[in-house]
Amino acid sequence: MGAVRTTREGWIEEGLRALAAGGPDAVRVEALAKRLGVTKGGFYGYFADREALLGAMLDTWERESTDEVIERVEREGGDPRTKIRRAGVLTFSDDRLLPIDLAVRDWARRDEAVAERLRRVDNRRMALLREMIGSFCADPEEVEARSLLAFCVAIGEHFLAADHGGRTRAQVLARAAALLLDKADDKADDKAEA
Amino acid sequence: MGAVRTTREGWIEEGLRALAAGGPDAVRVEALAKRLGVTKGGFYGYFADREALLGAMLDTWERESTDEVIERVEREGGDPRTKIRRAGVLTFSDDRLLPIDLAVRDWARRDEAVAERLRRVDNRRMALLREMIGSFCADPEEVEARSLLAFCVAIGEHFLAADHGGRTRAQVLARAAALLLDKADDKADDKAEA
DNA sequence: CCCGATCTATACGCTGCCGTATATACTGAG
DNA sequence: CTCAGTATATACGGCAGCGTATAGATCGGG
Repeated sequence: MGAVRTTREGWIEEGLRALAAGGPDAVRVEALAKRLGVTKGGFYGYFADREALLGAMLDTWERESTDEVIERVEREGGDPRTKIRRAGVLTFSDDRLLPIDLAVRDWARRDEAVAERLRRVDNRRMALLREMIGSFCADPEEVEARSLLAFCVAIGEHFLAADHGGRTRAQVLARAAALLLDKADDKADDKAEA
Repeated sequence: MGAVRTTREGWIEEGLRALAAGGPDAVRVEALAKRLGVTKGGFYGYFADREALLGAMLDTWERESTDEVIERVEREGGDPRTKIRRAGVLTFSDDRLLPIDLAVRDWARRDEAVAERLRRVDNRRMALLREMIGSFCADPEEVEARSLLAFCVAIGEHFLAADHGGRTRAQVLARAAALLLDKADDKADDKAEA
């Protein structure tokens, strides 16, 4: 077996960088080759065509953003709120995964196969959120609503360009997180405390 | 002045359709011409180049999604919550504007000039949200947090693929809207009522 | 030291798209 | 009807990208 100059993983990695930077249309075989310092000669030994690379990229992304993240969160433990925040940090503050994630979301709006993969990923993340929020909020309807809100703000934040007066985005986000992750103070709780 | 077979607005309109369906990379002069039933012959009489069309498309989008929406909301009146919901409906349930909006948001992540336009649009929308939510919530920090949450869910909802058990997305969204738009029940209110 | 396997460089044909140039219809005014 | 103006069709050169073919480089094993 000969030495490896540009591995299959190398192409996938560079492809994911291109995807993060410019969307699926920016994943061009010849452009990736140039960035890798080779020509496209070897590409078709690893992949049948460009489409196959896109599929392999999605495989990598799907694995990294579910199994690996969830495993780490469960392994390191902590109280529910800490776990939520850690899962959020691992997924949505990772310089590597975040831009890929955002690109995949836009891509999924136009490609049903991508949407199917995204659904698998998002369902696992929602399950995590439900579990965490359910540990301090009794009403299942409200758990679902808060989970959706938390997920939407984690994603939507990056698609919003608005300013916040004197405040920073981080400050407003902290307050929003408090609204969603503090102990529920709805009517049921009020009655229970009365 | 001769008759008009394919107007400048026609090109812009078809361009916006392509943008909504496939992002900025899908806005191709020759493809638009084919969909319009003409060749690209006349295009360069209206626009200097493809870039000029993209700019004109953004002009149209910016005007339609700020002035026109805000004008209608203010003109038709109603109580604050009604106004928020109507602004949301006009912007985010419009089959025409919504997909363009989402495409522009992704585009803005990669193009600073687009991001600048989006910032103008989003700031006007956030101002509307602040005003509405501020009418029933006293704490300015919480107003900002709720406004951001409301905006994020309106956008992020469309970038999420998760399911919700037996519930529909609409049901969960209704509950989330209730959380954000019902009278604030924070500690200050509790003390006031005690 | 040579062989075969593997990865790579180069060259090719093809397609899609941009922007320009030029010729041809169509239109309304005189 | 004729003419000028305008919108369009057609043709062109150029570039970028895909996928293939072929030849050359590089490495481990015999």
